[in-house]
This record gives sequence, structure tokens and C-alpha cells, in this order.
Amino acid sequence: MTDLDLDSSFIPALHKPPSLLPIAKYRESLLYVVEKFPVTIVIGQTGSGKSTQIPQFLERAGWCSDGKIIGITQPRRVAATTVALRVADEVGCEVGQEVGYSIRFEDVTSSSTRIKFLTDALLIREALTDPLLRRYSVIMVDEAHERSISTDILLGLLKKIRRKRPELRIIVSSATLQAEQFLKFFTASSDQEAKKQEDGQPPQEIATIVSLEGRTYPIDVLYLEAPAENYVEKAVNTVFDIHTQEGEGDILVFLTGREEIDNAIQAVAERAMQLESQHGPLQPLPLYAGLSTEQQMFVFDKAPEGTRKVVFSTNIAEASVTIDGIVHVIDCGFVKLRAYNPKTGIDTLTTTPISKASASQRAGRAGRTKAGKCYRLYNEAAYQALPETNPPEIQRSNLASTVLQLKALGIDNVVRFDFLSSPPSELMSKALELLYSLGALDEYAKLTHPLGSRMAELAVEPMMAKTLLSAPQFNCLSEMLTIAAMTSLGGNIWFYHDGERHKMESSRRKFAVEEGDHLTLLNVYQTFITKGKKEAKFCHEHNLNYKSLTRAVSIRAQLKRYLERFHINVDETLSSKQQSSSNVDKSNKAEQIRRCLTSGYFAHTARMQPDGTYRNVEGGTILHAHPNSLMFNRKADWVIFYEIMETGDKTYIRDITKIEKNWLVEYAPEFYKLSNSRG
DNA sequence: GAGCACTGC
Repeated sequence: MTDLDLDSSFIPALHKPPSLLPIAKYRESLLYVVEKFPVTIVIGQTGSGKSTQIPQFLERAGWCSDGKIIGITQPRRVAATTVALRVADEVGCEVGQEVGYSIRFEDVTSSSTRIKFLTDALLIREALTDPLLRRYSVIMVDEAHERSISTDILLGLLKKIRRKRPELRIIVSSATLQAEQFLKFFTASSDQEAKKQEDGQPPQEIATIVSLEGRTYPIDVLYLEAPAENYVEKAVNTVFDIHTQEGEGDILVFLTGREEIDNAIQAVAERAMQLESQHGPLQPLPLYAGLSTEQQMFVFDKAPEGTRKVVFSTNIAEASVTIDGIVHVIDCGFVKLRAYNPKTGIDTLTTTPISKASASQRAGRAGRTKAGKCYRLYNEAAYQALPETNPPEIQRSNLASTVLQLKALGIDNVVRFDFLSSPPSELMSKALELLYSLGALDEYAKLTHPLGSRMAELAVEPMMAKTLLSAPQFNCLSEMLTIAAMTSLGGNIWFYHDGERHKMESSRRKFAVEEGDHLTLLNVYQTFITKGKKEAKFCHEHNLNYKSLTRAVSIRAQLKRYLERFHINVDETLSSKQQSSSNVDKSNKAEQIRRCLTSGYFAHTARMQPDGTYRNVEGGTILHAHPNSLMFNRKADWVIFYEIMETGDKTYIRDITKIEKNWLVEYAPEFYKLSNSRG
């Protein structure tokens, strides 16, 4: 027998043993409730272990014995993967075996998978081929209180599926405030079900609420006596007050956007120079989605000994990104919310007061590792006046793709779909009108075949899906696949470090193509995969976001697979020949691409005015080319654009391409006849 | 002349 070498024999536990989690003592009662009630609403405090433990309890209790599996949905990809890795670790298997996950581009499951984590959007896609989700014995919808469109649609589907599969068990995990609403949703009968219930089970037997205690540290919440006039300034002052008066611990500051964050960081940097040496240095860092991955990673690094880290963040740190070691949270009380106006067809991005639910979520970011403090830059009366929650996404979004997806799921009467919160009827009719004009729906609002059903399967917006499916007629499918992939990146293609804006602008000019942004994006992608060899080095040299371009490669490949499944042949030799062909060929190709874009984007048209601004077709709204667009400082007449958004007091259009006016009538005769008769 | 909160397929 050899002596045990303590250092090498003992490996420190990465995670607390599951039996020590507060949830362990609820095991029996949870299993009983799930057995008895078809729907269980679980109120799980942070740190309760609900996402990791409940699936294991169920699996061990035999819920997979008949070959069926347990599905747990998450609103975000990272959550699906990290929770799966952790549960696989606790179970003691390789991820992809008994425990797996599935997200877009990554299916890490196998025939032995019994516990499967996935995004809720992906589970909805599974329902396209397996409408009753028969593979699953239990489906747990995690973070349902966030109320994303996908979560809401999924809950509506599950309620419908339950009628045909009474044995299916549904678990909805929610924050305290919203639990009652989920309970009401599942117990309230829809018309069809009401009939059945006369001789069936009474409604109160369908669902119940279980509350699990969490394990968090206390957080002191502090308010201002009077509301702050300028919350960015007040936030910076509060940072210095904490730094000079409070013990150690990093600070997380919630602001609304990039501009505020950059200003705050500059202010902190300037004032820190006058700081007395006894206080130690401050390290201000930005965090928002537009940063490159490398730039985002800094917030996870531990600050040097004696230095205090101050992260200035958008809402990304409220639920998506978790930073360890935060002791102080400063909450400005505002958030930028997107809302779609169905009358104008324009999305607005507006700074809005947060909800009480958000305020408590933000405060909770302080108490993850020890007791913390939250400084709210508003007074208690203002807090009391906040709404409990913000309106769910489904009530303030363009619903074109949602409606198309519902139709593809066989829900013909989308207005009567059992929504958790019904969208305003204007949103529904606007979506139906657009889908009709694109040919995805017929005059009876029925899904068309093959066009409509194919559009529903493609993972791009309906207008782009239409463009893509028209591309073979214009002989530009290979190019359009690239353009579809690049536009769906949502603008995160270029990046710059402090003071490098001009360098980025000149990089961008090098890729510019006269006809507009779509052809410029095509040029960027083709250069990246040919001359740039898909390498990060090429991206850094040209101020391109490497992660985004890599993503474009995956999206393009996936779209291509879909088209091949539709038996649409993608001839890639055409685009490589294009590289060496003559200028005449190139301009012909460019024209085909512009015509093809017009066939899908005829509803997004504008005309340039002598002063350089644009007007939409109705003529009423002044539109500006976004400064990121090539068309910001170029002449054009008629254009189509990918996206329109109102921020502050201006309406911007992005991803713009020049077209000819007569193409509009050629490719969308009905739409333009209609518009003319209106005016 | 001047700028996009955040997710997801």
C-alpha cells in the first residue's frame, strides 16, 4: 500500500454535490406533482438547481423507460450547451450520450440520449416534422418568464398537443411574478376543450405551482432621494463613491447603449487620474453585443490585485451574460426596447423605463457570490410606478415569420391560436398582408405549396426567403445564398477599437461595390473565403468580425442544405468562374442580383431626394441612409433596403441596393397597383 | 452629414 498523495489524489469539486442543493429535499414532492398533474409551474429561485436537477429526478424515476426522452428548452444557445455539459458531468457521461444538447448547427445527441437540452426555437422546428412531439415524455420550458416569441409559441403548441397526448408532462419554469399567469393559461380551457371537460377532469386538476427555495446572498437595495437628471453622470459619480467608501468587490453598471457606455468609460478614465493613490486604480470595461468576442472576454478576466473592475453594460448582462465577483450593481432604470409599428411598418428603438421584474433581475446580479448592494438611480416612488413586466415580444414585433411558421405547423386560423398574450390584430393583419403579397399565402390565407411551405422552412426572414427561392430564375442562387447569410448577421460585420473608426471606414471602402450594400457584402464574403482563406488574421487586418463571418459560412451551408432538400440545385461553379470573368459578365450578374432582390424586397423601397435623404413609396416619411451604408454618401434614385429602424428622432434604412423603378411593377404588379390606387 | 437593446432558426 502506498501513501496517498493528497495533492494528486484529491480533485477539488467543480460543482457542489447535487444532494446539497435545496432542491434535493423537494425530490419526492416534485415527482408526485409531475405524476399527478399534466402541467407543473415551477418557481425556481436562482441557485435552486431546477434546470440541472429536475431532468435527472425524472429520468431516474422512469420517465424515459419506454424509450421516450426528456426535453428541456432554453431561450438561448449558451444556456442549452452549458447546462447540458454540467448535467452530463453530474451524471458521469460524455455529453451526447445519455445527456445531450441540440442547437442550430450543433446536434450533440445520439440514440442513447435520454435528457436533451435545446433552444425553444429548435423544438418548434421539430414540431414541423413531429407535430405531437411524440419523442418526448416530458418537456420542460425553462426561463418562460422572459416571454420570447418562441417561448410563447411553444407554450401555445404544448397546450394544444396536451389535448391529444394527455400523458405528456409539461413543466414551465418561471420567476415568481409571472407564475400565476402560466397557471391560468394552462387551466383556462379553450372552446374545444370546454366541451370535453363537462365529463372529464375539472380544470383545477390540470396544473399546479411548485415553489423551490433558492440559495442566494442578501442584497441591499438603495434608492436616490430625488431622480437623477443625467443618469450617466450620476452612474459615474456613484462608481467613485463606491470606490472611495466601500470595501472591495467589482461593480456592474446597467446603461442603455453603446454611446452611453463609451461616454461613461471616458469619464471614469479621466476622473480616475485625479484619484488619490490610497484608493487603488479602477478598470472600466465596456460590454455590449456589438463588441467582437475578444473585446467581450475582458469582462471575465479578474482585475489585478488592488484594482477594482467596473463593467458598463447594456441589458446583455441582465440575463445572457453572467460575470462572477460582482458585489455592486448600479441600475440606471432604463432599457432600449424595440417596438414595431404596423401602420408604418417601421421598428422603433426607444429608451424606456424598465419593469419591476427587470429591476429585480438586475439587482440579483450583485448577490451571486456574497452579499451585495444595488444602487438604483431613481427614487422609490419611481420604482413603485414601474410596470410589473414589459409587454411581451409577441405584442410588439413584426410577426411575418411567426405567422408563417404557425401556418406551416398546420394552424390555419392564426388569430384563434391560443396565445399566452394575444398580439394586437393590426400586427396579425400586417403580417398576413405581407405574406400574401410575397405569395406565401393564397387569397384564402392558406399556405401555398411549394413556395409558402419552403419559405417557412428557411431560417431567414420571409422577404429574404422569397428572394432566395426566386434566385434560380435570375441565375444568381449561389450569390444570393451568400447575401442571405451575410444580411442575417444583423450588422455585426465591422468592428473597431478605440480611436480606430477611420481605419475601419477605409477598410470598408476597399470592399465597396458601386451598386450597393448587398453586393458589397457578397464581395466581403467571397474575399474572406478565397483570398482570406477563412482566417482570423485576414479579418483583423480588415476590421472584420471573425466570429460573424464564420457564422455566415455556417448559415450559408445550412441554407444550401435546405435548398438541396427542395431539389433546387446550387451551382457553385458559376460564382467561382465569376471571379475571372469580364466586366460585362460581372455587371450582368450584378443586375440579375439587383432584380432578384427587388422580387423579394419590393415592399422595402425608397427614392432619393435632391437633398440626399430618401422617401418611402407613400412619400410621407423622411428616411436616412444609415452611416454604415455605402449609400450614405452616394447618389441613387430608387433603392430597396433590408431593414428600417427609427432611433431617437431619425429613421434609418440599412443594407441598401440601387434598383430601377420599372422592376417594381415587373416583379410586384399587384402590390404596386394597390399602392397607386391608395394614393 | 453621423451611428443598433437583445435573442433565435
